[in-house]
Amino acid sequence: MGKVILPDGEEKEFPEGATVKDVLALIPPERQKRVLAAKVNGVPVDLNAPLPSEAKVEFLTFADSEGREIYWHSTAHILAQAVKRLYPEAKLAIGPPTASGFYYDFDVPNPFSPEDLERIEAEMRRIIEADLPIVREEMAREEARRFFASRGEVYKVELIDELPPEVPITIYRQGEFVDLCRGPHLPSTGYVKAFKLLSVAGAYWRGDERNKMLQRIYGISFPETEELEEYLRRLEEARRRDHRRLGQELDLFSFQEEGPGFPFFHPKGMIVRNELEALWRREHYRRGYQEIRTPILLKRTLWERSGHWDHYKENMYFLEIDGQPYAIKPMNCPGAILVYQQRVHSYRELPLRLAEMGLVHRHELSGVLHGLMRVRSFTQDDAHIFCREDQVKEEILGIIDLVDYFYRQVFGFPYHVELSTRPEKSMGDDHIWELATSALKEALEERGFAYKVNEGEGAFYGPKIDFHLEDCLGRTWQCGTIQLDFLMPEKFDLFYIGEDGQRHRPVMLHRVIFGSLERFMAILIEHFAGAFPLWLAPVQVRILPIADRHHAYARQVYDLLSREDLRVELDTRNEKVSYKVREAQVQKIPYMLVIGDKEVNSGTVAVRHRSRGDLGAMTPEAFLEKAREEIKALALE
RNA sequence: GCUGGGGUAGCUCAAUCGGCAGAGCAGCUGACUUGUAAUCAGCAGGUUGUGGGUUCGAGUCCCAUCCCCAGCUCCA
Repeated sequence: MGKVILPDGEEKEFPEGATVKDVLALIPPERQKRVLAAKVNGVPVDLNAPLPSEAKVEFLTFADSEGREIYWHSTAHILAQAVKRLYPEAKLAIGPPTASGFYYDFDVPNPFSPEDLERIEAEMRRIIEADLPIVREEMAREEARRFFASRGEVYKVELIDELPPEVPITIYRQGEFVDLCRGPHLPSTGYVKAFKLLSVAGAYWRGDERNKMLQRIYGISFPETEELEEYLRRLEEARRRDHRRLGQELDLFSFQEEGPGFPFFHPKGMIVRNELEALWRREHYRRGYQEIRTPILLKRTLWERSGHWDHYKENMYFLEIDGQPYAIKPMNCPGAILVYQQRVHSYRELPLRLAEMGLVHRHELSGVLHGLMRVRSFTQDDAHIFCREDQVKEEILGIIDLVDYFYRQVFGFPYHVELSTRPEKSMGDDHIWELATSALKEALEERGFAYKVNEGEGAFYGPKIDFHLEDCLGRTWQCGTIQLDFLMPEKFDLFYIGEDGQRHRPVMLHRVIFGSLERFMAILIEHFAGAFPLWLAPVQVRILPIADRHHAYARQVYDLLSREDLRVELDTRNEKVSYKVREAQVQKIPYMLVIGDKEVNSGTVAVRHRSRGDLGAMTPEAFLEKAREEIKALALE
């Protein structure tokens, strides 16, 4: 006999040998169908798992992230089974679920082609149709070792050897297929309803480039066909919004063979960029920042002193000038430090907030470059705050506030926070790192943020808080960071004069809000699908006269609006209105002003908005007022 | 950097087995004077990424190299 607490809190007795399935039988049949696995006393298990003498049972469905992982994990096993059937010589590596789907890595003599994927999908369909039960077994370590060794599964043997001795070895069987796996899994292969293999790519065994390159197949699966279709629609939507494509179509920026990873900004891209910068400056001045600009090229000795030479040189560009070694800056901090050192500072001046739109260059591996998201030269909206130790927390809170202003208030992005701690390759002693890390934690906790900790992912000079924002497709992007640094002030022997007339060491905060202007623009382009809000739009208004006789009046309207600093274009081409409207729509221009006989006679303009459609006629002055308000409010639509 | 795929007109793409490099859009010229997502006609546009090689003949086959795409590793 054993006691079971059901999901609704009710308690029930079960006989010896009962399994989770027996508990499942108690809930309504239509809900039973959706249950994929369960959690017993908080641990995910198969539905076939036996119940312990005292068990709190919860059921997992596809709606739970743990349920989804199990679903995808089992689909990965089906993929592996299909591959083994079609390519018996394939060796299995690992096949886990991911945040959105699953993959399985195989060691095969020849890479998979798209046609291979279709064959594999067909075989997977057969496996699902057969509805093979998925069965868990424990195996003695030596037996498991021999078992996988006899099948030539060298990667599985390697995995077994590395499992800690106290962990029981479990395998999962479905039909002829056996995989080393901790589980849990779906009860049978028939649970998988809709799936698709998405892509194939190389991946190193254990992610280490010294190891053999394996073939990784990515896929996705869902309990309902409609969900799969919806997912594929979202992928299509993401392609449609790709900033690289929109950047070309809207003539915002380009990349040239002559400078891989170095973006060229076109006139329209510069307008977006300059508007962003203008808002950024306004808000920084309001919050007590001062702006500086430091050189791109500085002597190597500076970078040796700052520690970049030791910790960052693989990412830096070097050159020689007049026989002296120089480096192109990969970060702005040493420049800001030189500005700080230019004179003696009093405690009364602190906190000193020095902001810099700093153009940095970093040598990134050629394979990681990706439009404006990942480039080799970019502009950080940087700032370095020099303050006393007792001011640190308030400064951190101020930065968090500023981030919130831009992300949530201006753009309406949801965001979350992560804390990164000391990496292996770093400077300074543990005590300092401990101090800095706990200061960041305290500020986050005071602000009431839930945060995730990334062990060992901080900068080499200090721990950091990262801000990740989420776009309208649910993808997240790391943008802002706050880094707390006790080390650079030490290295450069920075000081201020305290109330006591003595020298004291300031603390330094490094922070960015947008992160890189380039990446932030890419995110905005994709988020708005190129249809920027009025205040950011490269062209805000296009005037569309219908026939030649309307040009003179159209010109007057154009002069009025452009005199008042609206970004306006006049389309006097000899084309039909529908043609001009279409082109303005394609260019995602917020407002179109159509001018024909009616408007000329009544002294009005017919206003069309790119998404709200025909807004009717109004005087040019009324339109101007309306546009101004929309711009001033930083309206999003 | 590594693995795989790709590079043809400004853009999107075609070119059969190695046999005359082609279309739509954009551009230019002309006609039409137009009412809310593409008017018609004509013209022009190319060292097929670059450099070698094989061949009577290369966009097509081979080698090298550059760039792009997907992924791995790394990061703002």
